[in-house]
Amino acid sequence: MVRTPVLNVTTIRRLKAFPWASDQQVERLLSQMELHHIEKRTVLFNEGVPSDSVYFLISGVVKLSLRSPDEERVLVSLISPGELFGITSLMPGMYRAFRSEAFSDCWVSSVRPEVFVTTLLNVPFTDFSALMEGTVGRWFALLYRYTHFQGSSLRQKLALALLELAQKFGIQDARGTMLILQLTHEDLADLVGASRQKVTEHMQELARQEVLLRDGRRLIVHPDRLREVAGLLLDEK
Amino acid sequence: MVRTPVLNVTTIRRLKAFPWASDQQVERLLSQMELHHIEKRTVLFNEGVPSDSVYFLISGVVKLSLRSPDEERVLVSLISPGELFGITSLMPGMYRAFRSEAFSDCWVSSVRPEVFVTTLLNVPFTDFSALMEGTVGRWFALLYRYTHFQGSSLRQKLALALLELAQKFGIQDARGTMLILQLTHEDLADLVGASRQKVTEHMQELARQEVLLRDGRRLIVHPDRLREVAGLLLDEK
DNA sequence: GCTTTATTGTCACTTAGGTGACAATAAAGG
DNA sequence: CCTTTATTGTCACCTAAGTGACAATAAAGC
Repeated sequence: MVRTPVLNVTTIRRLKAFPWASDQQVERLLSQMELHHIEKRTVLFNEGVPSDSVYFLISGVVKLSLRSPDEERVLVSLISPGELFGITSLMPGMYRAFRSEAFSDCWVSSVRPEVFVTTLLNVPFTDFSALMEGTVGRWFALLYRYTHFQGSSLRQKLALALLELAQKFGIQDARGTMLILQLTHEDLADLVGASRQKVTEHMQELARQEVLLRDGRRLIVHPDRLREVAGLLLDEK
Repeated sequence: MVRTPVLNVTTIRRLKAFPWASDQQVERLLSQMELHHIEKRTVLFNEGVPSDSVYFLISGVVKLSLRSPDEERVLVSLISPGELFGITSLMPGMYRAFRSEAFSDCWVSSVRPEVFVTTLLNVPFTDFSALMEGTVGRWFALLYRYTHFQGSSLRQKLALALLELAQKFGIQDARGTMLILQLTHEDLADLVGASRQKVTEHMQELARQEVLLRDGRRLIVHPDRLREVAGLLLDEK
């Protein structure tokens, strides 16, 4: 038999969560949170599903992970009691980036992001959410790239990096997406953490396979083929 | 001679920045922003300095980078016009995590984070800032680890990962910081993106050098020595 | 306490990518 | 246009880490 933990202001304070919030705010939040017990190895949510709740870990350890191109799992992070997670739900229209599962038996509580924000900050959720996207969204895109680098070959890392660049600096062109940026192989090497020479070799290989082509020192890429090379599912990003 | 760009609501809209904000809000924000022209290769801020401004890129490209253990520079990201950067300043007491420099000649505008938040969200900065820390702060810690993984040896990655675990799951012990977590070498391997066998080898090496020790299946680590192994400056983190 | 299963330890072998060195181009500056 | 400097291309060689295979322990289940 599992004993249900008491979830009150004292518990929250002990876990050092939301230290800035008043007792009243915390109480209001708690009254709208659901409590769940999850057994070791249970999946709370999978990557790719819509983000509709913020989670708060009361006890146990939660694991965030990701599927790498070669079907291995990348362990992104281990969450400790008192931490919030699943916060992609604080940004509009986001999908979960990682799978979360119980690393040990856990007590978790969940709340709708709107309730979370309006209770603790007294501001409309859509405003907050839009601001988050405009500011922290970039960090998130970076984290996405870096976590996907794990367990990828240089070829895949290059594809991933070029894909991000195409989103930021690409303009449509008859031949594909042109990067309005003068990048040397050295820059690309610094971006993916590889040597200049190997980047040269792989870029030629990618050009030979018509994943990209060079127009002087400008690059024209095919996002679809890059996605394929990067080993992403077609619906990702 | 450089022509000063016009920075008005139309410019902001064209750059698709702050789409949710009203014209009035944008105007109020613009009136408090400073405009700077920075030449290619000029450093805007260095990693480690206090974070006291939010930046907005109007034209050109800005590069975010990091010093890797072997003195190489890791290119973390390239910023395109319309993007905000330097947003560590939205969290309390943070230092710059990356160096930012002009990758090409740029026009940049800057604003104090308090002004930015209160103008666009109409909420006290300290409240917003505390909420950011409690939510997105974790993402930032992850990004920190992953960017530092670039150009690091397995040994250094392990040290970095253990350091993060010690912060989250460590309790003080006569012999060092004990991790209250049952981690297998396989888990660690998934965390740093390496093979189980090599993790075993390196963990033994680290134990031999008294950077850590094992008590059954519990780890006791020395954060100071880990920091040294990870190749971090003593004042970092 | 004993059996089963999970974890750790060790090693030989393979491989992706790093490194240095230099030639071939291409861009930039005068 | 011609010189200088930056970038790209190519190679042979080296090294860190991946891989498979198995023994040695340690933990868990009964």
